[in-house]
Amino acid sequence: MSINDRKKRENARLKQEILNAALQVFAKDGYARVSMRRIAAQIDYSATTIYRFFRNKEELLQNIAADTYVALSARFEKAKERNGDSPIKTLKILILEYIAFCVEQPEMFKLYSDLGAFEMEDGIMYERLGGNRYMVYQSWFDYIGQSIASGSLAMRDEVRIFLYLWDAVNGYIDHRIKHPRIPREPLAEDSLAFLDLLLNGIAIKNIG
Amino acid sequence: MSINDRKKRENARLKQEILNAALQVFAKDGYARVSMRRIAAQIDYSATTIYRFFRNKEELLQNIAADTYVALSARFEKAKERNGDSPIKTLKILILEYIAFCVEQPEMFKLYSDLGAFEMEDGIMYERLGGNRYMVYQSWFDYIGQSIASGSLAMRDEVRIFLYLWDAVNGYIDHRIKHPRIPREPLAEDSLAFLDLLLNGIAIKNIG
Amino acid sequence: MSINDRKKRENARLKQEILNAALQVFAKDGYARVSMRRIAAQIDYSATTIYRFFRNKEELLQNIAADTYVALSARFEKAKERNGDSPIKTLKILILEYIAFCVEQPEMFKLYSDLGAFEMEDGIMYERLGGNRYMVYQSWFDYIGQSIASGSLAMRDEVRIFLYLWDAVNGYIDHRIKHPRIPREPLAEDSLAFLDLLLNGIAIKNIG
Amino acid sequence: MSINDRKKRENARLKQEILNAALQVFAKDGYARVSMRRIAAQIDYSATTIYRFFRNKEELLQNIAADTYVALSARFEKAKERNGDSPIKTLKILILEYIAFCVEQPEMFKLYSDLGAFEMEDGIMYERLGGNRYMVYQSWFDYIGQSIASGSLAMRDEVRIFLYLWDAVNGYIDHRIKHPRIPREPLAEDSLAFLDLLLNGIAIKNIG
DNA sequence: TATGAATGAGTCTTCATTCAT
DNA sequence: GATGAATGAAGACTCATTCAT
Repeated sequence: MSINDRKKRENARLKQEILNAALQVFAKDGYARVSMRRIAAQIDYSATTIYRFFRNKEELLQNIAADTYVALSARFEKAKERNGDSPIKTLKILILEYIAFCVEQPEMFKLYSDLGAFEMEDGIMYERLGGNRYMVYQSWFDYIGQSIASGSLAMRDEVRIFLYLWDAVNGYIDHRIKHPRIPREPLAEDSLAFLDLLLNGIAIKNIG
Repeated sequence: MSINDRKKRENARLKQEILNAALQVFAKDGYARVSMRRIAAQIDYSATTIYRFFRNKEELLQNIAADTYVALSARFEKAKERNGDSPIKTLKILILEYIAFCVEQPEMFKLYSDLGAFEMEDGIMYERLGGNRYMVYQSWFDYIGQSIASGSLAMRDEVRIFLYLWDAVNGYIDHRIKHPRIPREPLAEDSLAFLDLLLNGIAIKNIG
Repeated sequence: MSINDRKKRENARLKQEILNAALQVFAKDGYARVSMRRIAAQIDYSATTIYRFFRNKEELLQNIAADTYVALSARFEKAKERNGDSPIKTLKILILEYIAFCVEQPEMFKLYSDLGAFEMEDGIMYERLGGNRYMVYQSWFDYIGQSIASGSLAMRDEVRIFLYLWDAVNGYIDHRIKHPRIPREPLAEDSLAFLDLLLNGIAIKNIG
Repeated sequence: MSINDRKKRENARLKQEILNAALQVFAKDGYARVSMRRIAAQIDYSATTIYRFFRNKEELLQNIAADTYVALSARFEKAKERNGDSPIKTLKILILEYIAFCVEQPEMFKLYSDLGAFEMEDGIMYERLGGNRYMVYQSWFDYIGQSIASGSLAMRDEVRIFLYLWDAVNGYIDHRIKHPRIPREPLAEDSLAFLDLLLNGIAIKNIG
C-alpha cells in the first residue's frame, strides 16, 4: 500500500510537472511553438515520458485547460465570498476577475479559444466534467438570474444576457491580447468602463 | 485574341479556385494547418502550381484578405449611400453589414482574425493600402464622430467608443462562428439586439 | 534558300542571346543561382525555348565554356601578333592575359573549373573541339618549347613545365577570386611578380 | 556503466559514419550535391537521424573541417619536431606534408576549398578557433620569417611570399586531384620538384 | 519505469524538365 | 516555332509518435 501510494504520488507529481512545463513553454514561446520535445526538454525528461501520462498532444493540452479551469474557479469562489454586494455588483467582479485572469495569461486564453474549452454544449470541458454545466461561467448565470429577479435589468432573458456578455468580453480580451501595441487605458480601469457599458446597455430599454 | 482571352479567363478561374481551396482548408482544418500542399491537394493540383499565381504563402493569404476587404468595402459604400439616416443609424447599418458579412463567410473572418488584417497599426492591410488609414472600419470612425457631434452619445472619446464596439462585435461574430450549435435567435434580429445593447450602453451615463 | 537562311540566322542570333543572358545571370547572381528560368527571364523568353537549342542545362553551360574559349583565344592571338618579343616574353604575356581574363570574369572561371573545361584529356573541351589538342593553353606549349630550344630554361621537360605553370597560375587566380577581401597588390603588378617568380624558378638549377 | 559505454561508443561510431558518408557523397557527386538526404541514404538512415548529431548542415560540414584540421596539425607538429634542419628545409617539409595530406584525402581538400576553411580573415576555422591566427598555415609563416631573417630569400615580404606559395601549392593539389588521369611523376618526387621551383623563384632576383 | 533511437510525414520553396497546344 | 502549364524531385528542417530495451 505505502509503496503503491508513494508511486501514485510520484506519478501525480510528475504529471503536474509536465503540465507546468507545458505552461512555461506556452508563456515563453507562444502557442504555435509548443512541441512535445520542448516540453520534455523543459523538465529534463524524454519526450516519450509524456506519453505515459497523456495519450497525445491534444490530451495534454486539454489537461492544461482543465487545470486552468480549476485555478479560475478558485478565483471566482474567492470573489463570491465577499458578502453584502448586490448580485449585479458580484457579477461585475466575477467578470473583471475573468478578464484579468485571461489578459495576464494570454497564451492560456489562446489555448482555451482554440480548444473551445470554456464553451457550453460542444466544449471538451463539458465532457471532461461529466456533463456538469457548472463551468467557468456557470456562476455568471447565477448572478444574472438574481439580478433579473431583483429587477435591476431591463432585459430578462437570462441566456441571452449571458451570451452577449460572454461574447463581448471575450472579444475585448482577444483584442487586447492580440494587439498589445494599440494604446489603451490601464486594464483595470478600461475593462471596468467596458463592462459598465455592457451592463448599462442591458439595464435600459431600447432606444431604437 | 480570343485564345488569349480564354487563357486569361482560365487563369483567373484557377487563381480564384486556389483562393477558394485555401479558404476551405482553412475552414476545415484551421489556420495552423493551412499548407501549400493541402491547398493544392484540395483542387488536385501540385503544390508548385500555386506558385504560378502567388509568390509565397503570405502573398496568397494576403490576396484572400485583400479580396475580402474589397467585397466588404463595397457593401459599406452601398449602405452609406442611403440618405436621410442619422449618423448613429448609419453606423448601426454599417456594423450590421459587417456582422452579416463575417458570419456568412466564417473562414474569411478567421483568416482576418489570425492575420490581424483589419487591424490598425500593425495589420498587414495597413501596409498594403499604403498606410492609408481608411480601412474597413474607417467609416465607423466617421459616423462615430458625427454621432458625438450630434450629441447623441454620452461617451465622447471617439477612439474608445470605436474600440469597445469593435471588440464586442468581433467577439460576437467569433462566438457565433465557432459555436454554431448553440441555439440563437436568427442573425438579423439577434445582432441588432446586441448592437442596440452596445449603443445604449454608450449613450447613457454610468450607473456604477 | 533565302528564307532558310534568314531562319538560320535568326536561330543563331537567339542561341547567342541565350548564351549572353546566361553570362549575365552568372555575373549578377553567381554560378549557384544560374537556373533555366532565370536565364529565360533575362531575355523575355520562356524557359522551354532554351531547350530548342540545348538539350539540357549541362549542354548550355558547355556552350558557354566554348564561347569563352573563343574569346580567350582571340585575346591570345592578338598578343601573339606582337613581333620581336622573345618566346619567354610572349609566354609571359599570354599567361598574364589569361590571369586578367579569368579574374575579370570570376563566374566564368568558376564554371570552367567546375566543368574542367580547359583540361586536357578528360575535359569536355577536348571532345567538343574534335579531340584537337589546340586548347586554350596549346599556345603556351609552343612558347615553352621555343624557350627551351632557345636555352633560356634550366628545366627541359615541356609538359612538366606547362603543368607547373598551369597549376600555380590557376591556384593564384582561384585564391584571388575566392578571397577578394585579402589585401593584395593591384592585379597587373602582383600577377607579374608571381609569374616572374615561377619563371625564375624554372630558369635556374635546383638549390636543393 | 558498461551499457552506457556501449551506447556512447555506438553513438560515436554512428557520428563518425555520418561524417564519412558526407565525405563520400562529397567525393562522388561534388560539393553542390551534398544534402542531408543523400548523406542519410548513404548509410541507410533517415535524414532525421543526422540531426541527432549535428544541429544543421553547416555544423556537420564544420565538424568535418575541424577533424581534418586536427589531423593535419598533428602531422605538422611531428614534422617540426625534427631538429637541425634549416628553416627553409623545415618549411619545405611542412608544405610537402600538406600536399601529401590533401592529395591523400581529396574530398577533404575540396570541402576545405569550398568552405574556405583554411583561409585567413573570412574562414570559418578562424572563428571556430577563437580568432586565433594559428591556423594550418601559421607555421608556414614562422618558417618563412626565419628564412628571411637567415638571408636565404631574395623576396622579403613575408605575407607576399606566403600567398604565392599558398596559391601555387593549392593550385597544384587541386589539379592533381581533379585530373588524376593526367600522367604525372609520383607525388613525392613531383611535388618536391614543384616546390623547389617555387622556392628557387623566391630565392633569386628578378630576371625581368 | 523511462528513454534513446528512429522515422515518416509534413513545412515552404526552387528547379529542371516534359508535353500539349 | 514557341510557350504556358504542370509536376516530381529535391533542398533544409521540425515534429508527433512508436518501439525495443
